[in-house]
Amino acid sequence: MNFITEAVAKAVKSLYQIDLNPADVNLQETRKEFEGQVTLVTFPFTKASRKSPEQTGQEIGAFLQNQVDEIAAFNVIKGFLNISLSDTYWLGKFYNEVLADDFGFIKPNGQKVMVEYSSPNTNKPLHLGHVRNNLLGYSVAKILEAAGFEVVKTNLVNDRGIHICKSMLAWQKFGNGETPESSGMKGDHLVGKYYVLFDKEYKKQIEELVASGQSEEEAKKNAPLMKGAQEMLQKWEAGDAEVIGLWKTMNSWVYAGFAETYKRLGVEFDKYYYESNTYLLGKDIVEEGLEKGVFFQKEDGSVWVDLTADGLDQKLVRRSDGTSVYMTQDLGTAQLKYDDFHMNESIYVVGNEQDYHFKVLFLILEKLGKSWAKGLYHLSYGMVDLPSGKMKSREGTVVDADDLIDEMEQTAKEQTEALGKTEGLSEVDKAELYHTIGMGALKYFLLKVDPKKRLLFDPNESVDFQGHTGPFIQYTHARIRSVLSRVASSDNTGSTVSKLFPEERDLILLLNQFPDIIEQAAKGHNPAAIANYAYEVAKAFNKFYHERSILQAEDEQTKQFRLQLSAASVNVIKKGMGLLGIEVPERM
RNA sequence: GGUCCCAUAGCUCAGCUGGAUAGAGCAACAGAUUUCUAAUCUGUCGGUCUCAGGUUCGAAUCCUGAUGGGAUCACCA
Repeated sequence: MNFITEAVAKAVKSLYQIDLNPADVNLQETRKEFEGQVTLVTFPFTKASRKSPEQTGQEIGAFLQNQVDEIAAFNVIKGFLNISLSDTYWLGKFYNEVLADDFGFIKPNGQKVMVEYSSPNTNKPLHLGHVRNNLLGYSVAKILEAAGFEVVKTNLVNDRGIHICKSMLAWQKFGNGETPESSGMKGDHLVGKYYVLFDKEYKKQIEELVASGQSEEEAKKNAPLMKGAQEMLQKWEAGDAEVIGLWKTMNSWVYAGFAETYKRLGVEFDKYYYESNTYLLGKDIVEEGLEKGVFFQKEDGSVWVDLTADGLDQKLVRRSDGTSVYMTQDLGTAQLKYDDFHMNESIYVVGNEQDYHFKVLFLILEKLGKSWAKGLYHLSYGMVDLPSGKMKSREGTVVDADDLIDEMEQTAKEQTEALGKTEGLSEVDKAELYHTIGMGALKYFLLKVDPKKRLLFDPNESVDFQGHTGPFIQYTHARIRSVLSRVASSDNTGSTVSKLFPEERDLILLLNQFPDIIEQAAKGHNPAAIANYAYEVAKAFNKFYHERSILQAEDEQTKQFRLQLSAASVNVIKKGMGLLGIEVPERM
C-alpha cells in the first residue's frame, strides 16, 4: 500500500501545497458496506484545502485516479475517500506474493530471542493453568520464528524446595514403597498424590496440636510433618545421600509424566534449566550490587535494594544468614541465560501474580547497568479461574491437564461419530483425528483470548466445536483439502481470470494481510491476533465456497484460479494454525 | 492503605497507532442441501461500550477521577 500513501502525499502537496510525511497518511480498510478496499480520511486535510471534507475527498480522489494506474475508481461519503483498486492489482498481489511458497513468513532479522515458559514444580502434575502457560509460550515462540527471529525455547524447572520435600516426606511415611510401576499411576500424578496427602495429614496434626492448647501459629510451626519437611530440605542442601537419592527417584517419575503430557500438548523445549543448579547463583551479583552501591546492607547483615524512588518498595536480595532468596536466584539465572545465549530479547511467560516480582527484577538489572536488561519482557497472562474460584493443587481443586486432554478427545470422538464421519478410518487414524480435533478445540479456546485477560473455565460446560472455534477452522481446512484432492496437480501456466467476484476479492484481501498479522502478533506477543485472523480466513473461504463452485466453475481458467485460491487459503490456514500449535486434519 | 491489571450484546470474546451506523460466536427464532463435506451458509432478535468529567472537527480507543472485580506489597517460590 506504500504507493497509495506516496500518491496521497503527492496529491496533497500538488493540490494544497502542504508537505506531508508519507508516514502520516492514515489509510484504513474500507468498511464492507461501502464500495472500495482502502479508505482515506480527509478531515486532516480540510484545514489546508479550506474546503469541505466532501470536496477535499473529491479532489484528492480525482488526482489519484489520474495519477495511479492501480486505482480503478473512487467514491466519497462524508469525509471518507473510498478507493477501489483494480482487479488486476489484486490478482498481481495474489500471484506474485500470496501464492509464493514462503508466503507469510518474514525473512530472518538476525535477532535472537529466548522464550521461557512452562516452568513447572516437580511436586505435582500439570493443571489447566499450566496448560495456558505452555500453549502461550509455545505459540509465541512459533510466532517469533515466523517473524524472523531465532528462538530459543527454555524451561526453568523448579525441582527443589520445601514443596518437593513435602511430597517426598509423605511418600516416605505413607507410601509403602509405591512406584509408578507398582501402582500403574503416571509418575507426576503419583507424586502429586503424596503432596495432597501431606497437606491432609499436616492439617490433622495442626488440629491435634490446637486441641492440646497450642495457638494456630505455633501448631503450624510445631507440627511434626512440617518439621520433618524442613529437616529434609536442610539435608538436601547438605547433600545427604539418602535424601538426594529419594529426590532423584521421585523427580525422575515426575519427568517421565511431564514428558508424556508435553507430548500430548505438542510443546517442546531447546534447553532446560534446573533450579537445583541455579539456586546458588546470584551471589556474585549481590556482591556486584554492593560494590556499585545499588544494594545496601542492614545491621543484621541482610542485603536490600531501595526502589522507593521508583515508586516501589525495598526488596530483600540476600538473607541475613547469607542465603539466597527467589530474587537472588532469578538475578543469577538471568545472567546465566544471557551468558549462554547472548540473546537480544528474553521473554518470561509467567502469570500476572508475579508482575511485581518481574518489575523489580528488571529494574535491578537495569540499575546494575546490564546492557541486556532492556530486552527483558514479562509476558504476563491472566489466571484461569473455575466458577468455584481459584484452583488450588494442595486442596485438589484443579482441572488436571491429562484428564482435560482425555475429556477433549472423548468429546471429539462423540461429535465425530454423531456426524457419521468415521467411515473408512482405521482405529489408529481415528485416535489421531480425535486427538487433533479435541486439542484443536482446547487450544483455540485458550489462545483466542487476549493473554492478559483472566479466563473463566467451566468444566461442566464443554468447549464448543461450532462457530468461532478450532474445529470450525480445522473443518474448513479438511474441506478444502478434499476439493483439492479431486484434481490432479494444477500447474496452469497460461492466462488467468481478469475479473473477480466479491467473495474472491475479499478472500485475496484477507490472505494478503497474513504477513502483517504475524508481525503484529509478534510485536504484541499475542497469539490471539493469529487465532482471530485464522477464523476470519476460514469464514471468508466458507462464504466463497458456498457462493462459487470450484470444480464446476464457469470455465477452465476460472476453475484453475479458484483451485489456486483454495490452495492459498489452505496454506494460510495451516500455517496460521501451526503458529498456535494446532494441527489441521486432512479430513474430518 | 500503596501499586499494577481488567470492565464492550443474556453468555464468551474481537475492535490495530483516535475516524463512517460498535462487530463475531454461543443461546433464541426463521430459512438454505437432486451440485465440491450442513462441524457449513443466510436472515431476525439482541448495546447508555461501568459511571462522571476533560482533550479533539471526531473518543469504546487518549487523559483525570469514581465504582466494581482480580492480583500484589514475606528473610516463601
